[in-house]
Amino acid sequence: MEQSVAARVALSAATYAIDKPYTYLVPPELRETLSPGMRVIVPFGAGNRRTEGIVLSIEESAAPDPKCKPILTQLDEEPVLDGEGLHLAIWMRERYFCTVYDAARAMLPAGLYFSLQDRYRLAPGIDREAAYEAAGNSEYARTIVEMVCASGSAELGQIRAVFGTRNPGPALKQLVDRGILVLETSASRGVGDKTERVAVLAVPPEDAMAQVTPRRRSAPMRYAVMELLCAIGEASTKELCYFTGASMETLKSLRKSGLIRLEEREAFRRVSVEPCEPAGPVYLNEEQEAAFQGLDALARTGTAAAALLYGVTGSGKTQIYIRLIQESLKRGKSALVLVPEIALTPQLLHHFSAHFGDAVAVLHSSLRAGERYDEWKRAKAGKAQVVIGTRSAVFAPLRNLGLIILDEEQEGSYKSEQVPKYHARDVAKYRCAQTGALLVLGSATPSIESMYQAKQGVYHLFTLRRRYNERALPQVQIADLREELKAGNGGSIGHALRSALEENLRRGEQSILFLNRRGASRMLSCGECGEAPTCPRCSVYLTYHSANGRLMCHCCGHSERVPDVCPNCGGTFHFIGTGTQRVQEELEEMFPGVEVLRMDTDTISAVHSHEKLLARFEQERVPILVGTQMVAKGLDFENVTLVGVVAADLSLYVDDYRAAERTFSLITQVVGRAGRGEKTGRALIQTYTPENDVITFAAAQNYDAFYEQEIGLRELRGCPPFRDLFVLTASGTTESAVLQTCMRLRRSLEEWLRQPPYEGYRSQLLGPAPAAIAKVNNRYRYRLTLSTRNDKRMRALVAHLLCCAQKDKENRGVSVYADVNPLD
DNA sequence: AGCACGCCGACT
DNA sequence: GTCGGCGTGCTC
Repeated sequence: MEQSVAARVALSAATYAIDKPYTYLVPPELRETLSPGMRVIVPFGAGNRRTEGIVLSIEESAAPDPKCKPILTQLDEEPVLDGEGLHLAIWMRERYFCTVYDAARAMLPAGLYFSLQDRYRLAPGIDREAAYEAAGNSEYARTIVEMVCASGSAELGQIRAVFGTRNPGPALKQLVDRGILVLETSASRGVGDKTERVAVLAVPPEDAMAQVTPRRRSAPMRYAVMELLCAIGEASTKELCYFTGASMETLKSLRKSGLIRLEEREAFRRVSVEPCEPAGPVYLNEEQEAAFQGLDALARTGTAAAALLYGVTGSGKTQIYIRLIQESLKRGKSALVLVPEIALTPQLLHHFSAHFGDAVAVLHSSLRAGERYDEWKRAKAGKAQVVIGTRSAVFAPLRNLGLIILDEEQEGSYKSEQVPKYHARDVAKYRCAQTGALLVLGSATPSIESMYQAKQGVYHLFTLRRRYNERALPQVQIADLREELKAGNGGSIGHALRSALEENLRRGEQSILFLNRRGASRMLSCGECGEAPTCPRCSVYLTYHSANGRLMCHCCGHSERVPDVCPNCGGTFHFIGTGTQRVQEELEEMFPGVEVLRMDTDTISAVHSHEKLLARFEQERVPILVGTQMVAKGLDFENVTLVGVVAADLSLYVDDYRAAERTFSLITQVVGRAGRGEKTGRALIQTYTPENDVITFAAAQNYDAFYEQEIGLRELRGCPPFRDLFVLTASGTTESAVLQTCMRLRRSLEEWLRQPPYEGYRSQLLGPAPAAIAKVNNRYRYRLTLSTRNDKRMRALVAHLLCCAQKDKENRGVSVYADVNPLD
């Protein structure tokens, strides 16, 4: 009796409700090569449609299930995820209500993604005649057979295109079942492995030199190549030719003589980090040294630990990171550094490459897919032991992980807004727990959650209170915008800010104005009736994009021409909005002839343009820079002595429990920016609510007071860290159906919450309420918010309800998903 | 989510 | 016969 081998596979075609390991037979020809963590193509469902999957485990099974289907193709030569990675994917499913495959996909670089093509051709032994005969009277079958015969094979996409709205599925299935056609599924990958030719010595160096030296005069190139190659062992053919002046012919003749071998090697497309001098040793002040010693002691234990490094702006957290990584590398362990937005931290990148050179791999979203893939491979191959990157870099395939650092851990960009909706901080914590690595959360304004954990003793707390170089904090002034309104000034620049700007202009010093508002862009409004163009598919106003001169929707990407006149009343449109553009215009009017630079998502499209913009600001000493969020980040300019917050309240009154935290953090960071050079700086905060504690605490850079107040509110409101918010969202094209689904969901949730074990949970259920943007892409969205303890049992309940809702035929046409502590 | 299957009515 | 439409049920 022959033993059969079966594999448990997570499938990409499985939805959340039916996601589980599916068992497939491993065909004999794959038994030697297939192992867990490799991707495969398998047939799925009654139609046996081809789908991608990832092998979770392989086992011998004595009695195979008769309905067990075989794996069709092995897609990877070696595992793309190791055991740790597979466990992480399974953990993510439980934690973030996504499928295992969704999680696995998020962990891999896009360069590794496959796309599948289904192609039909005539089965062996079937000719044209036989095929037509088999098609018989069926018009569908005839059409398909014609297509296949015309060019030998037909791609499913082509067939679908020809069929238009009609469905070729049943006819195709029948032709395949009757043995007329065969289906071949191929996988193609966007980014291939880039290879390069490498020349390797084929004989001992002495023998090689002995052969070429006698003919040194007549064949100088052969000699030169061998001389170089003997010195360095191996080199790419390109480099060899470049340095010796030899041609490929020379190398081929050397190969013919048996002196060298030419091999294809993978070439890594290195991300260009501007070359820099290797950095000298890092010097720490007492406070830094104490924090470093404490953290390193934790790292040395090799048991998982988490620490919060709370250091005011300019206290030198980066030097501590570098020392920790150095020590980690000495112990043979790798390190992972996460930053909120890599483009805004060029200095940090520089520091790292200066200290670690080629050991650093950089992973972030603005890399081209190929570059990202290469950096990923360098990490996986152990060629890079330090990875620095944004959110998704938390999955970097580093082995022997000793340290994960999350810089600016309070940043919202660590939370993914797409499926899987993971938080990099949680994933980092999990990876550290699994590998015994140390997690370091660094921040000048820690998230309330992290500080709470630190105060509870869950995280070790290290505090840096001294600014590096002992620079004084800027003078901070709060300006009341209500006074401006009373005085009839409806503009965004009050008189205090105006005179501060004037003074700076006079002194030839630079100023930065900060607008704490997301997507602050221009809108159109009709001068007659006030009508503003809205998106036809979403419930938002369209915004004007200067880059293409069109109105665009930020939700769905819809774009349209700017209408000549108001379609409603025939009036003329004009631009409105308190965006950066408006502020820029106001400033230009206020200070004629003074250049004002603007930096926001509208001006930044090309990959490196913010760097260029900032470089211009610094080098050409442009007097004023206006920008959003991004000007608040790690910028360090000598000549900037004034920082203005245009309207501090803008980010405060938002329906989100993090609004206060975010506002505090932004203002604190911005204020910390002023006067980082020799000159003392000042900061001016304009606000409509000067008495608001968040603003006064931020102005005073008083985190502790802010924390004490905010933690009380969080407890009162049942927000993190005391409870988590599970947000269940239903969406669909029929508003009433979406609302009905939400109500049913609410009723069944209430039912469960009345019974043990859930009746013991302190929880609160809100909704259904329309989502912040009620309609996106013609889909209405309603949501329920459950504030409760986030433990395994509660997640199991949410998962159960999601599955039921997705299977319930009453919810037809409505999709339901869950997110924990979503951003909006 | 797909997709088949089964059933009905319509078209020819 | 052949096809569209629609409800139902399953996916190794």
